[in-house]
Amino acid sequence: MLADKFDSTIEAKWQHFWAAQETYRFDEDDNKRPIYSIDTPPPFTSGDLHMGHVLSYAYFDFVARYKRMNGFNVYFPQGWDCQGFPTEVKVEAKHGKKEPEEFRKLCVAWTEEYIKKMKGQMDSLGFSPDWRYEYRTMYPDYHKRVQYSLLKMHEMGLVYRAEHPVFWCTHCRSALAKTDTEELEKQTTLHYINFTCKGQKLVVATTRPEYLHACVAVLFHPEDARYAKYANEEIETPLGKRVLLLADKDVEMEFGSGLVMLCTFGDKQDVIWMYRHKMPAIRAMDEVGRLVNAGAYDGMKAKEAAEKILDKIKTEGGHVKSAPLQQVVKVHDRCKHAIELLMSMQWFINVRDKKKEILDAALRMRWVPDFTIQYLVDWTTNLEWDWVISRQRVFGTPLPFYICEKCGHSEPAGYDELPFSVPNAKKKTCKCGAELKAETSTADCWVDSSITPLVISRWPDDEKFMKKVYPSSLRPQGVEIIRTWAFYTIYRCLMLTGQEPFRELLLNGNVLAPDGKKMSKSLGNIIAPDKLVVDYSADSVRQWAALSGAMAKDRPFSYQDIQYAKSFNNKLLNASKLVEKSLEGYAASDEDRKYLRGTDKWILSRMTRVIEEVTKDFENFDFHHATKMIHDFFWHEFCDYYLEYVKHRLYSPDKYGEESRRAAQYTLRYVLLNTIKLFAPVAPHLCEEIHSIFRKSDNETIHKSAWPRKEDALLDAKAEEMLTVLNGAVAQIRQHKAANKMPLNAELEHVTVTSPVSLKGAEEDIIAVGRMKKLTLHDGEFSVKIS
RNA sequence: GGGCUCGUAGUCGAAUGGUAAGACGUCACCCUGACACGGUGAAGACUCGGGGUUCGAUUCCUCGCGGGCCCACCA
Repeated sequence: MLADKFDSTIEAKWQHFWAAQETYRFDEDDNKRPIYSIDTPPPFTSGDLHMGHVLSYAYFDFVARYKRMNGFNVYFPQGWDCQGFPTEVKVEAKHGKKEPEEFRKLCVAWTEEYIKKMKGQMDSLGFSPDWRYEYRTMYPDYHKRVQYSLLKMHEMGLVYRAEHPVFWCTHCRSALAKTDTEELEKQTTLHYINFTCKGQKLVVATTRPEYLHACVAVLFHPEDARYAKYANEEIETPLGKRVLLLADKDVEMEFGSGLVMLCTFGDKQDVIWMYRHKMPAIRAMDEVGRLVNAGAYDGMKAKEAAEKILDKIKTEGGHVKSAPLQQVVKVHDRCKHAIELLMSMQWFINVRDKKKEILDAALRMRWVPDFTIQYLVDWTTNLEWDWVISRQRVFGTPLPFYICEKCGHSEPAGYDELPFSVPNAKKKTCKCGAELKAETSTADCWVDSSITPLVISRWPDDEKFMKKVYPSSLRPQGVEIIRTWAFYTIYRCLMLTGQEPFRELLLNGNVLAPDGKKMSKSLGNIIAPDKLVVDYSADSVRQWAALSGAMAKDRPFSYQDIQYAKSFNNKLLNASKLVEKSLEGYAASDEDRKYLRGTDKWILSRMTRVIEEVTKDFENFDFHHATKMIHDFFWHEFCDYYLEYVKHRLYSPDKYGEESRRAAQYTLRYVLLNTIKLFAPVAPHLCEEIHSIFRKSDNETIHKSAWPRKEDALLDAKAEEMLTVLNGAVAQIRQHKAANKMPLNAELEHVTVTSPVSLKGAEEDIIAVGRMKKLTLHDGEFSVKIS
């Protein structure tokens, strides 16, 4: 017996059933079925799944379930991206500052708690990974593989250590990743200051006079007639330093005076120029924001130095004017202090020399939708710097290197030292005689996550397994991380194996709040998946995801869609109850096909077309269309019309014949069974519940059943044509009753239907559904007369 | 500034080189033996604006206006 109502408690029942049956088990020893492997994104362990996760995880769960039903041995592992600054911040807030090793342990314990929570959410949504293959980026085994990959790339000459500017917060005294920064509009002052070139006064505009001591050149636009004649001449700063005046296309002629001083660390543009013009990097500021290499101004804070320097210039008559300026300034997202670029020793991975290989590999993959590859092409083409992979953090993968603080020498750890960590590092001596110390910086989290296709393939130590599941069949992910996750993964895996890491990429967009804005705590417009599961059921949430529109585009969350899904679930369950009751004592047999009537042939023909279309949709990852198709077919064709056509045959076999009833039973069974199979990837719980009325044993599951095959023999254009007219006639009768405020079951006196196609044999259906005493049929242009 | 994307009824959104689904909302009627989380019906769109290609465009091209995302960014 089917459940009375469908909700999350029924879903929990089936979730336990699947876990007990190991329904999603990947069979490593199966050599017959083709393997379909999915390189799922490991979510960052923030403690909560957000709607973006739900959307994307639903998408690849649809794929996994669809592929399973299509005979694939689906490899669907799930991991966790554990390490990172946000966790450090939370753990420090709770426990305070600690020694690195103790702090790490606290971070791990904290993260385990969060994983538990998130895993519970995933299960409650009916996601179907094989949890036996779960991984965590914070575990020694994962570290080992990351470190191995770094040592390999170091051997290949792709990993190196060098001095480089990094984003730095002088307030928090920490290097920052770009993602830790945000932009703030600020009012600043633009100072116009005289420089001297060939005896002429040339005006340079700057907001950072305190960086004058780090000025290494002055730039102008190559087409700027005002300065072209001074090209490559020496120019003197107000501090008496002589530098070159150079042309550069990135200078705005209209801004300020058209001259810009190049300091090695004003902002990122300065760094780009510094490299482009091969200028020496001058350290201008220390970690706490005090000037260095600034002569008389050494040790001063930026603001103080700026005032002093301006005073000096003013008294010497070099100050032309100062003007207010609205400027976008990069700040640390946590403390809102302006970010500086500081020079420091960091580890890098060379990406600039491998652009072509990366692009070629990307072009060999199928990107869905196809325009998304452009994000990768643009990003790769415009890359200017190598990838800074070291972070001055604690909760991260230790970089497997030794460094000498005295002479700057560095060397890799041995492969036998993996997993490498600072407390387990060996005592080593540098060739200069000083002590070689373990690198204390950790790896950027993208270094961890950029080898997921390898880690899930047990690279590098299980070649047999690797051969089976690598490259991944599918990499599903968000568009917003193409530049990072997709890019780094393609690059690293390509370098490490010579093979691209996946065959297809499926890109999804973001979920916005119902008001179309980004969901954020400060706006208070966040929607919690847990509540939706309780209020609407997981299968409704999943249908919302499927309906959530075109791939790779952002869409606001829609209560309409999820409410519709809930109503549809109700409809599906209730219609199934009717079918269940109608099939009592019925033994299905294809023999009954010989008794099919026009209405049966029609719905079977329609079913066949739906099977074909929905299958095509799943192949193209068009879950929106597939779901809509199923909704419309089942609700508006099967329920609204077909069920009404057969009720009389089901209820009164004595009057309409046993064979007619059997044909109806056959058709009901066929359509419902195939519909729930088509719908099972999207609504796994409800379809499993309904499937229980068909199954032969208690451990049978719909998710291991075969995907419906369309039977061309059931296509029947004539039946479809006739039913178009028949449905039209019924609609007219219904309209007549509505217009005359009659109940639908009111009996009419006499109905005359004129039709261009013969309705012979359908009289009984019209009479039963339309309720009338007398029916007359005519040939001719379509019309319905009621008296 | 660059790239990508979108602009269809009050709202959300399909589809199509031949004048446009459906859902929510609104209104009217109906508790008809699966379902009131239901049924039937009604009202509601010159498919952002201009130009072009075409016999014909909402659909293709182009310009503009207006959103969104990503990137770069003024020293």
